[in-house]
Amino acid sequence: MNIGDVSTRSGLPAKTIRYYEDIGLVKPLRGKNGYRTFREQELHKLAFLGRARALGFTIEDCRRLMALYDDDDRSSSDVKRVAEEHLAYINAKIADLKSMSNTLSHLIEECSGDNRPDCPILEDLGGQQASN
Amino acid sequence: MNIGDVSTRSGLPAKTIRYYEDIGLVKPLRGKNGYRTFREQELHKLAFLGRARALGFTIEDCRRLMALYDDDDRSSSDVKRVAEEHLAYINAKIADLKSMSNTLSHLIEECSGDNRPDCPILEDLGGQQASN
DNA sequence: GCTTGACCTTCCCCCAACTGGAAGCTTTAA
DNA sequence: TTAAAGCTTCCAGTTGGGGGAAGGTCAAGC
Repeated sequence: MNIGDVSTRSGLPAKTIRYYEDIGLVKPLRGKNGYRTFREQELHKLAFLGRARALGFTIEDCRRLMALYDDDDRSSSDVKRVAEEHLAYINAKIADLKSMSNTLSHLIEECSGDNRPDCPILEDLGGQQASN
Repeated sequence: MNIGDVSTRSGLPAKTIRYYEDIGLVKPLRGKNGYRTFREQELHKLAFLGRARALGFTIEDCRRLMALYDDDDRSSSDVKRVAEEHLAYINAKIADLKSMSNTLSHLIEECSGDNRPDCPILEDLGGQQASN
């Protein structure tokens, strides 16, 4: 398989696949024309990577997870720990974003959105006390 | 005011303040020793930037918001639009993260987390059908 | 006056995880 | 034969700064 086929079948852009090779996540063979040659094995790894990335795992997490995947003597607790740490990170991020969303929603609600200059959004950003 | 004072008073790292000058968000004067000299005006702008960034606005959004802030003839509708677009972006991101969080939570729940290798998390990432 | 330490300057590289594009092969289809 | 499509490497850019080096400046203490 050339990179184009693997790209189609894995759903990952060719650029990304080359990048993953660069950083040592996959190691395709090379044909005598210099083209990368992928086996099912690499396709499978790339699909794994695609799914892990879609769950938001960092590249370094992916590296760890793949190492565990390849290790028949792994403990599921090691996998679980990686996942739990990532979940905590995601949940923290959700909390941050929700806080922003709440603040923004309130400000937007109060803004008349007409052609006058008065705007509680800018007042808030400008640090002025609300004039009530 | 030198950059250190402004940093303390605005809560922004000196590095960040220099960066904001680099990209044209603030334009402090210069003393004859080459030091940046900030007036209350710049401090105020930096505080504005800090608050806008804390709400997740991109630098380019901040640039637009500051321009509107400085424009006495603005329409609050312009401000509102920027804020609404940003809110939509944030809410989309929250939805993405929640989806990840849900998937991860389920997988983690099913993982025994012991010293055996069997792990539904890896099975899922590996793309295998769950053996139910 | 001198030294020391804090503060300031510019400059350049680094981060994540790619993406875009240029220049130049190879392969394939017409 | 030739044109298009596909592949290669390499370099630069993205966001929003952070780290740190090399060097100038300032204020305090002696």
